Amino acid sequence: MPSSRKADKPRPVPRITSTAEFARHVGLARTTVSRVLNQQPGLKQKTIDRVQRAMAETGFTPNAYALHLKGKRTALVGICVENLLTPPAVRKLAGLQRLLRENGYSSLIEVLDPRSGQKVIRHFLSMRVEAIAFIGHFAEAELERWIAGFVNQGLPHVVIDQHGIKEANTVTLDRAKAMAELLEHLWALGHRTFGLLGLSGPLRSTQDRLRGLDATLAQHGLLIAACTRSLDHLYERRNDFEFGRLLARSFAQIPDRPTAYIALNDEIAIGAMHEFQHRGLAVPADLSISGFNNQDICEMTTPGLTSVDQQIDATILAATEVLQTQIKFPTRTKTVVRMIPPALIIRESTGRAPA
Amino acid sequence: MPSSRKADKPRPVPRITSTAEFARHVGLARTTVSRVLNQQPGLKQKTIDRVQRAMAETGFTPNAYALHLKGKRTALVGICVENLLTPPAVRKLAGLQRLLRENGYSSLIEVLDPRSGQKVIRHFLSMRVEAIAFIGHFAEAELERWIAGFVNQGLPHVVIDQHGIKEANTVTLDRAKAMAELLEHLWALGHRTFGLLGLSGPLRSTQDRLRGLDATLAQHGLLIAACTRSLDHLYERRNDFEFGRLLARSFAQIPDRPTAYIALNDEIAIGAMHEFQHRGLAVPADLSISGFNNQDICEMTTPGLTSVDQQIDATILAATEVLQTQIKFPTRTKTVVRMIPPALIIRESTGRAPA
DNA sequence: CTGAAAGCGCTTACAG
DNA sequence: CTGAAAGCGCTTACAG
Repeated sequence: MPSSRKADKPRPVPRITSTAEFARHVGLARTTVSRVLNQQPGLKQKTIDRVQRAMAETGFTPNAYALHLKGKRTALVGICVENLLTPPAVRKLAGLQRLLRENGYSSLIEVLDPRSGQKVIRHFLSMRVEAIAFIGHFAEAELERWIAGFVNQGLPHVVIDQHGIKEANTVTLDRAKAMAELLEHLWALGHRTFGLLGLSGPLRSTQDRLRGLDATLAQHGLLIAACTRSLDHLYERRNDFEFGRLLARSFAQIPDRPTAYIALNDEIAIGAMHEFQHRGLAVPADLSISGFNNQDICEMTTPGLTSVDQQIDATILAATEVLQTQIKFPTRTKTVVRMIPPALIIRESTGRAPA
Repeated sequence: MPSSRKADKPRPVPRITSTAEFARHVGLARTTVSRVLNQQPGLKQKTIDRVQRAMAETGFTPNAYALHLKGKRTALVGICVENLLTPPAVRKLAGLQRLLRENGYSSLIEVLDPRSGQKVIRHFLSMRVEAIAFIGHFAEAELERWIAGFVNQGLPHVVIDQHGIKEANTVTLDRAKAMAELLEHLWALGHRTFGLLGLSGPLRSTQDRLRGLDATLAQHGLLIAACTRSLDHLYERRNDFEFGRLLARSFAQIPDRPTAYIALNDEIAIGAMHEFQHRGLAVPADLSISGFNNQDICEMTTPGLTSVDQQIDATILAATEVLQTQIKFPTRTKTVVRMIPPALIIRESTGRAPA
């Protein structure tokens, strides 16, 4: 019943769900409709217009499930992200999705909490994603099991951020190098004792950073155990502003206080800086502080916070390349690990060590 | 060839892609496998175990496309998000996805840039999503066109945050009320002149807030044009810290400076606060400042920033309810608009007006 | 438990 | 351009 439609009299339009119905509606053969949809040659412009107008009118969209059953590729990539509360992870997610779309892929994004992991992976597999990416930190044993499965099945994958997963194609910030650069910077400013804020715990990324510190200090003939100090064990572990405050309060009270502080992230660094300042200590005149992640807030503090930039653009570009190489050369099985060099962003929170 | 597998000799396992192959591999009938997969009664435990072990071994997952072709519901919800750079939007996204998963839905998440909009919607439709949610602000005309299509087709939808879209089921913060509460708070502190920071522009959300200010001022017998002041026009429009700084610099220089400042968001408020302080003005002794969104950073400044909390949990809960009602009662066509009451979080950045 | 058959919504030759 | 047919990977009766 092709009658003119009125905008605000909501007449429930019968929903068209198949090319068969749609072809009947337009008055064409199913084959012809299919040819228009797939932009095949040998069709009159008039026919093409007729079909496209009808599609716009009815809102008909071909069923993706039937399409893919017929062998059309899904052009889907599954992205598992640990959580959406840490800004750097979200920026990686956003960038990766944009880059994938520019390459013709849609993304299936799932936040992976510990209970839902297996379910999400099964969903991705049943949707026949062409690749899977992980952003963040996941339970190591479980992740290794999944990766082994992907390798077995020849399913392209990439692990972003979590270094050290067996067989996994990995893109990760060179955290050891980041710490080396930061330490050289502080060293050149005359600092010889270092407070560590939140830099503890079992995460591989933290251990990588401590290893970087250790190696660099060793080059200067110092023992990490001797010249660094951590008070993390005194408080319930958190990664936020408040945790930084607590640590700074304790550091402010001990006699041989370190002159430079290296924090797990920007939040802890800023919390510590506020607390130190609140107690009358000047930054950087009395002590230096550095963060990690180079978030926007680093520019919003007084003084601005020296921090390590994760080079997120380079990271997701590398991740996309790693995926595409696997898609292009499905038989190449060598595991790829790409380290992204960090960038130390020096601001005013780090300065000469007090005399 | 069911031989024992060695962990690290990567023998390329032939990938099983259909129940037919899989049934052959296990040595059972296709029908039997299908029954195990669908947990139908009347199967020996031994058979069930055999199938499940083989699934774990081979990594076989039934093809979702064939499943849904057979009429199984997709249990998919499409989520369009404006961008992933504003923390409140990300928190809504994360919360909504979690809530949907708890209700048995998977999410298709897409960041909608202006060029890709139509493509994303088509993708959602072709994937036969059971509902579509929008988070953020989109081009009004385009969004209204999409919504009209959904209404026409009886596809459940919800628009989160963007108020005023015709026919759209909407969940949105009561921004007028937020401004009313904030103004009453400042009024009680003795403020009678107000600087607006970034509160301008065509966005409906901004206009809603200005309307709220207008109405409340009118109740006190004041004219909004007379007692508020905006300098937004002097600078290129941004929504960040730096923009706040610029505005504060100008406000600091004018003679009859307002005593209270109402910012578009927390970032602008904090930027302004820093600049005022940098110029020797004390907050809140010399002037009061308030933000919007109540982000974590509001606690990280000195003094802490008074801000409006968007009540994100309540928002996404309402959004989920709105979707579920539509799914449950597909014939009910009345448009639903739910306003979420905000919560004013008072901190130290607002205080008595100077005498 | 098995096996053969129909059908979901598509595409793709093939004969007209 | 049309129309009939095969087949993608499933589920679901149905007869054994």
